[in-house]
Formats: sequence, structure tokens, C-alpha cells
Amino acid sequence: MKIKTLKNSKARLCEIKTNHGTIKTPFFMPDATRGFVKLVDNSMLNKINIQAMVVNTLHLYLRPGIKVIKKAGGIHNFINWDKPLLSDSGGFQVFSLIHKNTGLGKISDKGVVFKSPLDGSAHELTPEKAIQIQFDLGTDMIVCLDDCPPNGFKRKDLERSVERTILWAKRCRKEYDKQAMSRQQKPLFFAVIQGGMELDLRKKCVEELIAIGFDGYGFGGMPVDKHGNFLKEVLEFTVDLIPENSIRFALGIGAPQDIMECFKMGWDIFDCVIPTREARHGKFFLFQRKKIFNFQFSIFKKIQNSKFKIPNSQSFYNALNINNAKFSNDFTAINKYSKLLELQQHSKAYLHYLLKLKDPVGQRMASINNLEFYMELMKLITHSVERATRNA
RNA sequence: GUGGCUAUAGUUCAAUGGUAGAACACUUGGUUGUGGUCCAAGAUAAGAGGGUCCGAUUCCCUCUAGCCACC
Repeated sequence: MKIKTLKNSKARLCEIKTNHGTIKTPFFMPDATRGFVKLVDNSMLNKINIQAMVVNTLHLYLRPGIKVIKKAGGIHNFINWDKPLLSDSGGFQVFSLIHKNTGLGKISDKGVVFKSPLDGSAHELTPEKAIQIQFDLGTDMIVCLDDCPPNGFKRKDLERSVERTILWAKRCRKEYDKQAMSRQQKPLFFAVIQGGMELDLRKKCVEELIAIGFDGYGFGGMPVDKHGNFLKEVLEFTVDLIPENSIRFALGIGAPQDIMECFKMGWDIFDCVIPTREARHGKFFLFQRKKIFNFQFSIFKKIQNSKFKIPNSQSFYNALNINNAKFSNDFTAINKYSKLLELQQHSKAYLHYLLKLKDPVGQRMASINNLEFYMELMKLITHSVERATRNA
């Protein structure tokens, strides 16, 4: 991994080598939980320049099942995608399933027993099994099974989830080493840091995980509190504890301004459902073009001066709710600056109408608009920082 | 043409002689390792005319409209 650190900032630009090509950070991965980004096909993802995606161990294990994927020659072949893929362990999903509905499963030190939400059949996920499945998928980056606590967990419960996360990380490491012996290509291996909002638990967790040794470390748990406030302090505290030569993965983050904040702190890679899920429900990201120059200029200036401070998000983009009645008669282009003809040529009123009907045609257009926005956001940060460091 | 039934929110339906509810639709928020969702808040209603009654959306009459059956 190549790392380019910035003079007056903790932010950094990295190049990460994977089995399916090199990725440049900061980068954002859309969630393709079941092996596809909802409503968007691969040729469109390539057009938008998506570098990598996140698939989910648990969802793919339940359906179509590992047998099918192995028979297909791995997940890349199965979904016809030749760029990097990261598989999430399924920890977040199975834990949120159980925490929301205690009847659906049981958590013990051994692993998690749960009922499939698809057909009610019983399954067990253990740390070893999570790693085996991910090797079978053949993803380029894999993640330890972790004990993911819900928002509002008390200290005692958080302590137990940290203990279990560490215990499981050890078992995952052991299974990884066993699996890796018989394979030519090894995936990059991530552990997940838990501890909720308790800083000493975060510290303990990350120190123990570093002692075990991983290629990268992820921020676990919800990055927002129950009121929806972004946990900036916890994220900043945690990233400072991760070694510089490790990849820093901000799981589930986030809103555009949260990604900006995290990049500034030194997080490298991101994934989130926001651009696609919210697109389906009408939230729609657009740059304020006139303000982008100011935005770039302020990054440039702030790197040259003392503290690198990312400007307020409100100053350069809008999050519109295309469902609002005012768009029913707005015949301007969905996004006249888009590279994609369908976003240039269709009107906001048309998209409003399609989304009111919950039609996939509209949901798709909104999804690709938001994904293009996120990719441009990454490009904008990277270019601004590169230009600034060149001239510094 | 005759007989019967019905008329309450944008829609489909409740309850009620004294403050008219729901679902969906509508309006506005929220959604952070994907439930193709979910949650929260909000606006909106008694066909027309007459009668009984302290008081009628409710009971009675006439008209109007719709539905069903029969000719």
C-alpha cells in the first residue's frame, strides 16, 4: 500500500493493491448487498466509474447459496464484475435482525444462531464460517465477524460486545491463515472496532485487534446516535489509534458531509446505503456548481495555510426531496451537468412523477444520479488535494 | 317504468341523537457495514331542501344521483 500523507492534515491519499486491481483512496463503495446495486446494472456502474462494491456474506450465503457461487467460479464470475469487491461479514445484519426481534436468534460466544428472514430456516454463523464463506466467494477484501451492538447499549453490554469482537477476531485470524495456506491469492483482511461511544473501550478494542494483526481496521457500530447526530468525536478518537500503514475503513459512512469529515480525520474507504436507498425514496444530491470552485479553492488554501478544514457541506451541494410538490411542474433537467444523457434529457417533473408512482424507472434514475454525485465527490476531494500538494 | 338499497375525507369504508374515525392517497420531516422500506408529524369530510327535537351526520318526508332486481 502506498500512502501519501498531507503536510498540515491527517487526511491522506493511498493506493491499495487488490486481486482485482488497484484502488485509489479516498473511495466510496456502493452497497451491492445481494451482488447487485439495486436497479443499476454493471454497464451503468462502469459508466459512472464505480471502483469497487460491497457484497454481503450473509445474504449471499442464504441465497443463492455458496454452492451456486462456487460452481459459477466465484462471486466475480457469478455477477460478471472484474473490479474489486469487499464482502461484509454479515455481523451487522444478523445482529440488527436479532436486536430488533429477539425471537429470531441467539448470540453466544460460539457464534450466532438465527432464523432466515427468507424462509424461517435455522442457520448458524460462526467466526470460522464467516471467513470460509468469504474465501469461497473469492472477494478481494474480507471482514471479521464482529458483535455489533445497537444504539443505546449500556456499558456492561458494550464491554461484552468488545470482548466477543476480540475473541472472534482471533478465531477469524486463525481461520484466515488456515484458508490462505492453500490459496494463491489472498484477500485483504479487515477487523472491526467496537465499543460504542465509550472511548476507553474503543481504545482497548483497537489495541487488541492490532496485536492480532490485520491489513485494515473498520469502524463498527452505528456512526450516528439515536438522535441522528454524527459521532465525530468517537470517529476521530478511533482513527488516531489505527497504525498509519493500515487501511482505515469507515463502515456504513455516510452522508456526503460525514464522508468529508472522515476523510479529513484520516479514514480512507467508505460504504453506505444512503446514495441508493435514499434515491429510491426521493432524496436527490446535486452540486451547487457555482460554489464548487470556492470549495476547491478553500481546500487548496487551507492545506497551504495551517489547519486543513473542510468547508460546511451546505456551501457546495443540495439534498433535494424530489417528491416535494414543488417539483411537479419543474421542467428543468434532472441534472444538466451529468455525463449521462438520461439525466440531462429528462425533467425533474418527470422524475417526480415516476417516483410518486414508485416506479423502478424513476428509482433507477435517482440512484444513478446519486452514485454519480458520490463518485464526483471523491474525485473532487482527490483532485483538490493533489493540486494543493503539488503547489504547496 | 316499478320495487329495493345506498349517499360521511381525494378513494374505499366505520362509528354516533351532544368532540365524526381508519386504511390508502395527499403535504412535510427523518432514514448512515440495504426491509425495493420503515417511522414521525400535518391538512382534508356529512348530496340538496324541509320536518321532529334543547340539539340531527344519525330519526322522518321530498328531491337529486348511483347501484341492484324485475318489466
